[in-house]
Amino acid sequence: MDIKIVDVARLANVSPTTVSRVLNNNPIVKPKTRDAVLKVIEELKYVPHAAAKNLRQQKTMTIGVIVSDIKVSYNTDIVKGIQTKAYAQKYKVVICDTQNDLDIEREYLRLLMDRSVDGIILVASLLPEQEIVDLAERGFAVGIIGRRIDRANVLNVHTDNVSAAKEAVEHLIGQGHRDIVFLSGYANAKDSYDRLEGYIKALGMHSIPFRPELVENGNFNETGGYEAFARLKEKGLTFSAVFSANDEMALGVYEYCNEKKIGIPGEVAIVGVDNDRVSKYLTPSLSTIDQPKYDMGFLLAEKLIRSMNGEAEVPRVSVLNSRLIVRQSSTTYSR
Amino acid sequence: MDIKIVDVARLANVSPTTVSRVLNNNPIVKPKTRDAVLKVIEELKYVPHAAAKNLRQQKTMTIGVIVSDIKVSYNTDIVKGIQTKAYAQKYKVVICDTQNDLDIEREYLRLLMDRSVDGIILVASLLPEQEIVDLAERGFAVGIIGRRIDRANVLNVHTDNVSAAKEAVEHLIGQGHRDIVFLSGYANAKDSYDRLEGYIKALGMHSIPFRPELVENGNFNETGGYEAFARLKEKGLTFSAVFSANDEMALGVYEYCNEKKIGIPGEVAIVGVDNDRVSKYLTPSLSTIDQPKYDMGFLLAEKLIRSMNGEAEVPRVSVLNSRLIVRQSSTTYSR
DNA sequence: AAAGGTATTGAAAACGATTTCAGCTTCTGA
DNA sequence: TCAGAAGCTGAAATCGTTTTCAATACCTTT
Repeated sequence: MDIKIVDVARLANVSPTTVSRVLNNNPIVKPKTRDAVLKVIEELKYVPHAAAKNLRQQKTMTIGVIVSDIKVSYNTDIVKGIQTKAYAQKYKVVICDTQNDLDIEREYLRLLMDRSVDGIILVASLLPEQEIVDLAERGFAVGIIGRRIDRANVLNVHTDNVSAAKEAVEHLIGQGHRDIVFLSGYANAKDSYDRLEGYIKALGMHSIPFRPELVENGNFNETGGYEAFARLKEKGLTFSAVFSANDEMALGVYEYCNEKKIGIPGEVAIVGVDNDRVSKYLTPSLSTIDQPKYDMGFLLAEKLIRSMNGEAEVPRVSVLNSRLIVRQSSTTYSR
Repeated sequence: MDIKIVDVARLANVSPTTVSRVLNNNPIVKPKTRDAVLKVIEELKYVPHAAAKNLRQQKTMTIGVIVSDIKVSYNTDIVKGIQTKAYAQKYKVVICDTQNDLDIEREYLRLLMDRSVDGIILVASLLPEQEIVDLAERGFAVGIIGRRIDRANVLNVHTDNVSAAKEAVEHLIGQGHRDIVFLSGYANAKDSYDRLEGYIKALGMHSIPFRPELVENGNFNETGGYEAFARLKEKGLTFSAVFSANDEMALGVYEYCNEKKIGIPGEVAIVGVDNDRVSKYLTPSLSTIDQPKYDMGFLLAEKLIRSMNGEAEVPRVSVLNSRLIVRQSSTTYSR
C-alpha cells in the first residue's frame, strides 16, 4: 500500500521511466535492469495506481454493462459472453443493474460518461432509441443487445424476433390450436411489438383471423403473467394455447393453472421466449424460444472492443438466429 | 467529449477552482456565480474526468465484488443487497466472475489491488483464509460473505452452517428417516465441512450411528450431484433420504430419480441448501435452507463503507439466521 | 583511436481534476 | 472614514503514472 513508482525506482537504482518501461513490457530495457526492477517490484509488492495510469493514457480498459436485472438468466447469460471476450482482451467489466427502472438507467449512463469506462453495452435497455443515438453521436462507444438499432455508430446484435415468434405460433398451430393467446410485455417495448407481428403473421399464413381480444399485456414478469391470464379467463374467452413473450410471464400462467387445476398442455398449451433457467425444470417442461445469449454478448463485446481500438470496418449490426425448443408444455402427447 | 474544466471555466469567466467548487457543491460560492457555471456545464454537457478526480482524491467510490458465478442466484441475491446499499451511498459496484476457478479469483484480486476500487467483497470465495487475511493486513478494506473469518480486519457476514444443517437433518429424522445421505461440496470448502458437522451432530442427537459411506462428494454442481448419487445407488447402499449441501446438486439427484423412476419423496426424501430460484418450481418442490442473502450483502456493504470512511467501531463479524423451508420433497404426505 | 551507429537510460512535461493558501472585495461597527 | 472580519475567488501545487526527447554508454568499423 502506498508504494509508488519512485520508491521502486530508488531501490532499483533506476529512474521511474525505466520502471514504467518494465511494467509495460517495453523490450527496450536491458534484461539485467529489467530483472533487477522486477525483483524490487516483487519485494515491495508494488501495484501501479490505476487512476494515474488511466489519466495519462486516457483509457481505462473497462467496459460498462447496463442490464435490466442481474437476476434474470437472459441477462446473465449475455453478461457471461461479454465477460469472456472482455477478459480475454484484458478488459474489465462493470455491471450496473437498473431494476427495470428507466430513471435509474439514465442515472447509470450519466455515471459511466465520466470516462471510467471505455465503452458501454446496454442489455434489455428501456432507453428511447434517440438517447442511445445521441450517446453514440457524442463520441462514446456504445452497443446494444437484443433490440434492433441501426443508426449512427450504435453497435448492435439481435435476433429476428418476428420470425422467431412466427415459428413458435406456427408450432402451436401445427399442434392443432387455432385460438391462441398472445401475452405481450411492456406495450412500448420493441421486442413485444416484433413478437406480436410474428404472431399475427403466423395466424395469417394459416388463415386464422386475428382476434385482438386474445392479446393481453403482462409486463414481462411473473405476476404480470398471472394477472393477464386471469383477466383473459375471467372474460370467459375460449382459447387452447398461449404464446408468452417471455418465460417469466409463462411462470405466472403455470401458477394460475396450478391453482385452478387447468391442465398443461391438455387444456392450455404454452410456449414462452428466452429459455430461462427454470423453464426446463418445470412440470411440464416449458417449450420456449432460445436465443444464443452467450454468443450475442460475446459478439457485441468483440465489436465494441474492435471499435474502441479504432478499427474502421467493424460490422455495425449482426443478426443471430434463435431456435424453438419444443418441450412438454406444447405437445399433446404429454410425456 | 473532451471538454475539460478549463473550458467551462473560460466560458463562465471564472477559474477552474470555482468550477470545481460548483461541481462539488461547495456552499462557499456565490449563488450568482454558481448559476452561471452550472449553465455553462449544462450547455457544454461537461462531465468531470473520473481518473483525474480519483487520482487527486485517492479514492474511487467503487466497491469490487468477486463472485464465484454470476449465474447462481445465491450470488446474485447477495450482489443485489450489496448494490442497493452501495448505490444509496453513491458507490459504484464492479462485479468479477471467477467461474469457480481459484486462479482466476487470484487474478481478479491482483487487478483490484490497483486502487481502482476502495474496497473488496468476496462472495463464495475459494481463497485460502491466509491470503484474505494478508490482504487486510496490507491495508485494504476487505469483506467476505458466507464464510466465517474472524481475523485481522476482515469484515464478515455469515450464517451458522452447522446448526442450519443440523436443523435440516433433524427435520428428515423427524419424518422417520434414519439412513440419510450427505452430499457434500468441494471437500476443502469450509461450508461443506460445517454442514457435515451439523449432519453428524443431528445424527448424534438421535443416537443414529454415523455411516461414512453415506457421505459422497458432488462438487456443488448439478452433474456432480447426479454422479455422486449414481455412485451411491450403484454401490447398492440403502437409504431413504438425502441432505444435499446445496440445491444444485439436488437438481442432479432429481434428474437421476426421474430417469430411474425413483419417487421423491416416497422412495427418497431430499433437502437442499440455498433456496435457489428453481427449487420452488420443481416437482416436487424442493425443501431447502434459505439464507438471508440479500440482507447479508446489504449488511456487509454497510460494514465495508463505514470502515472505508474511517469509522472506528464497525462490528467486524455478524451472524445472521438461516431458516428451513419445508416443501414437498421432504414430506411424506406428498401434496 | 576516432567516427558513427545503436542500445539504453533519464529529466521533465503531460494527463485533468482538487486543494491549499493567499489575495481581493465587501461589509460591519465604531 | 477606517480597521478588521467575513465572503468569495484564483494561482499554483499536487496526485502517480506515461511519454517525449535528449543524453549517455557501448559497439563496430575504419
